[in-house]
Amino acid sequence: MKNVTIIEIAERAGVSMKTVSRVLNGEPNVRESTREKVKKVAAELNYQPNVFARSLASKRSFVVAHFHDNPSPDYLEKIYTGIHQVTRSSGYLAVMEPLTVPYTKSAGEYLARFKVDGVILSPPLSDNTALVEMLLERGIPIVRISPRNNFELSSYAYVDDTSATKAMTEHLIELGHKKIAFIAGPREHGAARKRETGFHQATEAAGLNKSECPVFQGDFSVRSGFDAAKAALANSGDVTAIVAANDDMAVGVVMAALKRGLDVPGDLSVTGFDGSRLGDIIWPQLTTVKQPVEEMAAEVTSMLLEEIVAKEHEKKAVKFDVTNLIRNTTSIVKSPS
Amino acid sequence: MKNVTIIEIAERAGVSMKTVSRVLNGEPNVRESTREKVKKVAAELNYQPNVFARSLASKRSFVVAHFHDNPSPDYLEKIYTGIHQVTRSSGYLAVMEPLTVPYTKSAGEYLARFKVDGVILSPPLSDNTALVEMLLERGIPIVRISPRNNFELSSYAYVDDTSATKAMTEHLIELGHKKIAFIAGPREHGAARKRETGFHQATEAAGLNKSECPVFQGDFSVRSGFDAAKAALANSGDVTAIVAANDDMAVGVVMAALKRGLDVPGDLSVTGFDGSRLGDIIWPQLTTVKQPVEEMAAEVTSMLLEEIVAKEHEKKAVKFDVTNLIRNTTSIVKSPS
DNA sequence: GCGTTGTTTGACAGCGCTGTCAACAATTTA
DNA sequence: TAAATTGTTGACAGCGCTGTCAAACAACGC
Repeated sequence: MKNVTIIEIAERAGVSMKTVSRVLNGEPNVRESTREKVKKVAAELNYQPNVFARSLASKRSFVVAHFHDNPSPDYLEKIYTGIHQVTRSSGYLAVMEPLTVPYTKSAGEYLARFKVDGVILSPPLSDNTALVEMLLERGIPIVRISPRNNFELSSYAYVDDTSATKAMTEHLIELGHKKIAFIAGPREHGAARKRETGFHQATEAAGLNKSECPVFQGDFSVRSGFDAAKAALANSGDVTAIVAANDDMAVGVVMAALKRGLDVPGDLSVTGFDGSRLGDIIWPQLTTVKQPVEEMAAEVTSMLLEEIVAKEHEKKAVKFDVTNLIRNTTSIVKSPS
Repeated sequence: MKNVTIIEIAERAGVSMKTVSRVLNGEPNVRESTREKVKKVAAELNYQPNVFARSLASKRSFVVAHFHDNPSPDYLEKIYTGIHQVTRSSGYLAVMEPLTVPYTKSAGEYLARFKVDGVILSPPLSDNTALVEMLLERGIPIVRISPRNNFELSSYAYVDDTSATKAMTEHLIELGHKKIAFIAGPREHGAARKRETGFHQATEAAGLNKSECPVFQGDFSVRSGFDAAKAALANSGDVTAIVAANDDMAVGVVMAALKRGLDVPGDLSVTGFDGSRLGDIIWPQLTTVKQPVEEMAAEVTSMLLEEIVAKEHEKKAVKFDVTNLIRNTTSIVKSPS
């Protein structure tokens, strides 16, 4: 399993190492005939570059890291799949790194050990200004998924959380619901706040009684949705629908309702946000807003690799469309008994 | 952010580069006083080794990969956490790599690109003889989680799937169940077959009627559990309990029962295997066999790093105990109506 | 024809570290 | 005390690649 080196390719092709290097890295200023000859020899020899030598000499690592602090394996898995699609075909290595609080310290320790060429940030880290600035100061290119602040600092992919939630809430209103509770996500999670805004926009536009549309605090975990739903159903026994700021919490709501002996959607309609695997799995299947998470992750990864290569700085924002997945946890409101 | 090099440490400590290198790598044959002096200087300078230079010179990569092909993000996440605990504190980088069929080809392509010092295999890859042999032939140390064949080929961690499933089935029998269906996992998954064996052992020992204890085929996915349960409940309308070979399928069973209007556990008792997050989440909470997945992953990772360093070949097998988590999907059998 | 530009190429150093091997110091043995 | 053994150290080459810079070459205008 002796490895082929650039030297051998150079000898066989009758050129210098440097020219081989140029061809292999797609650099300009190589005559087309030379380029093809080198490529042919490299292919014949089944050449694989030595990433360490390359990294040592070029000071690039060919590694991109995804920093996250997300409690949902489903979400992570989708992000990883998206990142992976892109890195795999580009010769980059993708590494997933869970960060712990304090994030800047955790990230700093990691970066001290392992050089990375770029970093992908997903919520809630996308909105962590300290972390973003720290990475930028170190000169590490970053891209973000669904950031909600400091938009100018990096390229990013996003969906319109506000209008998506508004549309979903309107769907419930159309079904006749008038007393709708909202379960909010973490305060520091920008997208979560947008979703709350969308909820309020819809209920206000419909002229619903504000006190009959209470908001409960959750933290995006299934458990917090479960607990919030318990509170919502106890304190406001007459809510007929609950909008949760993400799927995990919505699943918690469904479980709480089932435990309470309520029929879903007969007695209580529930909606989520994300389009996570969990919402597919449970019965009844969750009505939710499906985000194209994989596609978003793939897109930001592409942008990141471009930025790494180009060293340029025109930040891009790519908007993705969501799909309202109307499934089995929503139905017309029961006529008041 | 100028990086400190070994040269600077050598100068300040008044020794050669090589001696610094020896100290930093914990090699023997350095006088204790010299060792301490070097360590002190390195700490003062906050030295961080350049992994690429080190890898280039030593032909080690300080990367371990976890190859997997597991449909369950929950399981993966636990494995990653366990691996990570160990690698993080050892200066190694852990990379998760999903393999696709054919595995040996997929793995081969990966290894051609990225050198790894060792590989961790989890089910069902643990049982893939071709893959295991390919890695071994390339001289890559491997460790496995829950392998069911070729035990002598690597160190591994395992639980006793047979007796765990037997015990869980006995629990149902004690509750009075006599007509119990089993939903089997993939045929190529060794542990899944052991679980089926445990099921049969329990039902036979209790003298249950074999034809009333049918086996249905699943593939470890929630969906397959759902489908198998539909078949089980339709074909053998009188089964009062279902033992699933993993949690995801058990959740599918619960969902199928709910959809059918059955009460769980009132009309149907269900048990799983794994102790996955999904089983915690749903209501009723799943009665299951909890495997210490994180601990197992951490243990095999430690063994792997030892093997990498020591280059020795005494294979170890570490057995882990399972816990029978009796929760809310099992209850005494309904008296026949 | 000659200078001027632009394009293509290669010689060479060196990225930061470790392996090899030889030199030397300390210790044990005869 | 000399010889043999063991422990400690450093000089040096080189891992496989890329950056720098200068040389060679081609194309063009006057």
